[in-house]
Amino acid sequence: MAKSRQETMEENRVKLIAAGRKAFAEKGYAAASMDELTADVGLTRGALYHNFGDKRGLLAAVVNEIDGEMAARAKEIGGENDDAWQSMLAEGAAYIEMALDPEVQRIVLLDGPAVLGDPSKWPSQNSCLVATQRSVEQLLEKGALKPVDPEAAARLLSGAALNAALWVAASDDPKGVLPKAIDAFQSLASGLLADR
Amino acid sequence: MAKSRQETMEENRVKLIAAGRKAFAEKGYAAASMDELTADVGLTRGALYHNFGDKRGLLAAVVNEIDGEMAARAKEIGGENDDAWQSMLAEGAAYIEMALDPEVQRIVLLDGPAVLGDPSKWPSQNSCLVATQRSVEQLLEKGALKPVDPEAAARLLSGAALNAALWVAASDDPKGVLPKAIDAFQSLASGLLADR
DNA sequence: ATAGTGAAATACGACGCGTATGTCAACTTC
DNA sequence: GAAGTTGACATACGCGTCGTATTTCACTAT
Repeated sequence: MAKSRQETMEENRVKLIAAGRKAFAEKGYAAASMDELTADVGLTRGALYHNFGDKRGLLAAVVNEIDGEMAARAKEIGGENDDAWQSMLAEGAAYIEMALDPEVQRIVLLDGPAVLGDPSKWPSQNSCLVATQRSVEQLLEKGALKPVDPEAAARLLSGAALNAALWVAASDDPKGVLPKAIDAFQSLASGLLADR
Repeated sequence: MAKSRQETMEENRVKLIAAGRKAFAEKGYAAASMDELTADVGLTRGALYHNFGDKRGLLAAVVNEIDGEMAARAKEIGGENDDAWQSMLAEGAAYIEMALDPEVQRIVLLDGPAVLGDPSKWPSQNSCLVATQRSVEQLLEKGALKPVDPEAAARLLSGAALNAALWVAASDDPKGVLPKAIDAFQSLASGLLADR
């Protein structure tokens, strides 16, 4: 079965993204060598520049992939909950926990914004943001929240969550600090609830 | 008057930091050339590496300076308010507004964390964080807040604020969006208030 | 079967960082 | 006050990297 060109190209894209993910996570964007990275999967920079345009292009693809995985996982966790409000809190906590992964931190939280610019302008339209904005909008429709701008609320919530994760991960005692972060996050979030 | 060695060295440090601030703001950390930067103030890389060790060292110095200015301004604004709670809200809003400055964004919010790592580990111990943590602690003593970990609360608040600013600045209509962001921030923050 | 396409390899130029070495002015010590 | 010493800064170099221009060659379509 002579692999068609389309197939091999797709395989190569996958390989390169995987290699990029690994290299960016381990060395950081700046220190990741495209020569090494491509050689690791039996290719050269030629393939990379053909498929992704430049180094940033590869990072964008990697970020997109991780971001998608995070959104999917958050949705899954949120869905386990019946109450919409509890669901959103759970999603937030999930983001905090996911952001403890060094890979996520280095690539999505640190290098991503620095190299690609603000997440809301990413081509992939940061899935995480979109997802939490959806949740906020649903809660707004139910009248469960104070009148706030959904996009603003989503930005603030995700900003708080991801920043919390950065702090937890950098702390000396991550395991001990994590619950504090989640607790504080849920207190904060409750500020959005409508008074009754 | 033959300038003493100490004097000229101090002058050079100041010049280099100023040049770094400008170059990092305009081109971003990665694209800023140390050759250009130093030549702009009539020096060479020799001076830079002697004074700051490496490129990161200069960035750290620049970040430290800006961070200090921000904390000072926030304190000033917060102080205009009598009520401690209102004061903290004002500080938060001030951070959001300050972070609209492209210089602050590029250097402190994007490149800073990516190159130097998490702010809480910065040598200068991020003044902004320390300041808001202080505020939270004072409010806690008064019993105005739910029982939360002050450090966690501070991290979340500043994370939310700074992230909001990133969003506002990247939006198409910053002036129109800013009030929404501040509004949402104050709603969120109110989640920390003790129930009564 | 043959011409053509385009994915990937190879070769090249340029640039930037960091360091090792050199130099000269400012301080010190006798 | 003059020789010696320090140290701030300049200069020169090596190394690695990115991005592009050119080339190769397998696959496709007629």
